[in-house]
Amino acid sequence: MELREKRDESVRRILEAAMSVFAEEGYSGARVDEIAKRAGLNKAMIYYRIGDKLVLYTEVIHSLFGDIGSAIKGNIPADATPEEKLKIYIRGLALTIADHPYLPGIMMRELASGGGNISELVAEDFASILSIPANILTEGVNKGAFIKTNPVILHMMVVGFMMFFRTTEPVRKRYFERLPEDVRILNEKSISEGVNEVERLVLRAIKA
Amino acid sequence: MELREKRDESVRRILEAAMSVFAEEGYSGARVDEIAKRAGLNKAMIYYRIGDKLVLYTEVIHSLFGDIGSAIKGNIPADATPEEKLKIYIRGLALTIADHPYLPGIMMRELASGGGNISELVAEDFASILSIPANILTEGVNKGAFIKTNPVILHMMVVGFMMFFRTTEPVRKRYFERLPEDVRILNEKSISEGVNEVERLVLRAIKA
DNA sequence: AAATAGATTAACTAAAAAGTTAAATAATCT
DNA sequence: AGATTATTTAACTTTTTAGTTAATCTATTT
Repeated sequence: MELREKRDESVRRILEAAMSVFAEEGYSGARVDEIAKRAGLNKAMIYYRIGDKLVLYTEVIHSLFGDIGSAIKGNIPADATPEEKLKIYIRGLALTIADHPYLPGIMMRELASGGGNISELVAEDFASILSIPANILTEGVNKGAFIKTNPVILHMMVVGFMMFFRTTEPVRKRYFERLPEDVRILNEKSISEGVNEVERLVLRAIKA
Repeated sequence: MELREKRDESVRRILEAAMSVFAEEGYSGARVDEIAKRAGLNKAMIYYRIGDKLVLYTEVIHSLFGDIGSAIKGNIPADATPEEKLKIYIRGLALTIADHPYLPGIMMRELASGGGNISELVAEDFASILSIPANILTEGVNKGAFIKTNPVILHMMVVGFMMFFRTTEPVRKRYFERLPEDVRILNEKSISEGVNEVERLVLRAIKA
């Protein structure tokens, strides 16, 4: 194999392994040896190519949040109605979370620890994501389609649901039998059906 | 001081210190020495009175989730309308979270790691909490007040908002200037104003 | 007040995990 | 093909942290 290919391949594998381990165990819980093992490489490679554990973690966080904001924004056509835009935004969030299985775990842990590792850059991504529902709601209010609503609350309700739905899955599965009827039914459904319902509820909530 | 008092006081201080450290750092990130330091006691006291790190953690988790379910349930008068009941339920959740500042951090981390430390007992508490909105919604549908809605989705949207609102606070504060106008306004407001809005949105969403 | 039992600690050990180094292997260049 | 440069590893050191122990201090009992 070519040298550059080898190097890039190694870096890719380290970052991927690191992401999975950090998502499962958190920063302190993650073992550098375990990351190396999953990457199929010697531990020294991590220090040689990336740096120490903290640098590696920062790298992983950055690569995870870096491209999310733009991805969601891109999907919304300018000429759509506010309702359509809001639907696309909700769907975009759901798709992003589906595409990045490690996102909820890492994000929830990051927030739990006060977001100390969230860089300037990532903060900008967050602000950029928040501006999407903010703009849609403003447009909707101006066109008389929506009532005045705080976009952050809406955003947090939607994202909150998605994160909780995903991360409670193991617990819901484990204690299946004792769950109320409604929960059991939802348990069998996919997240996309849940998202449909969220979409419906949100639109009912804010329609003028 | 009396011997029994001394013992109880030590245990109390250990548990309190442990909760704060576990909330801030997570299980693996928490240092037993740090817990002892915050408790103002020697580390050996922890092993003498409680047990090893995992026993201590389990104890903390249990004491945290143990009495929450019943606390919320207790507040809802049987003769209230479904709308009133739903409001009380949302308020009850908000109050609980306000009363237990370490709850969001610990819960989010627990979920992020697959809830491996959530005991049978705590799972029962969760199921019991979920049954509250489930019953209210059913009653509301039967009385023609609400449309048919999945209670888990509703619950997760509400709880999701509250947890995110609390845990994103440091990040929101830190990057204050770059936030969109709406977010900045909300930032200055208290959580209770956020809860009001959530209440309003939820009721609009499900009203028949 | 002397003896006893329980609370508390300082100092220790053992284990685990992060991080380093020098040597080996593989690709690239002349 | 041989010299050179980059990748990769096995084996090591250092640091951190959980957990223990034996001694000390303090309240209680006789």
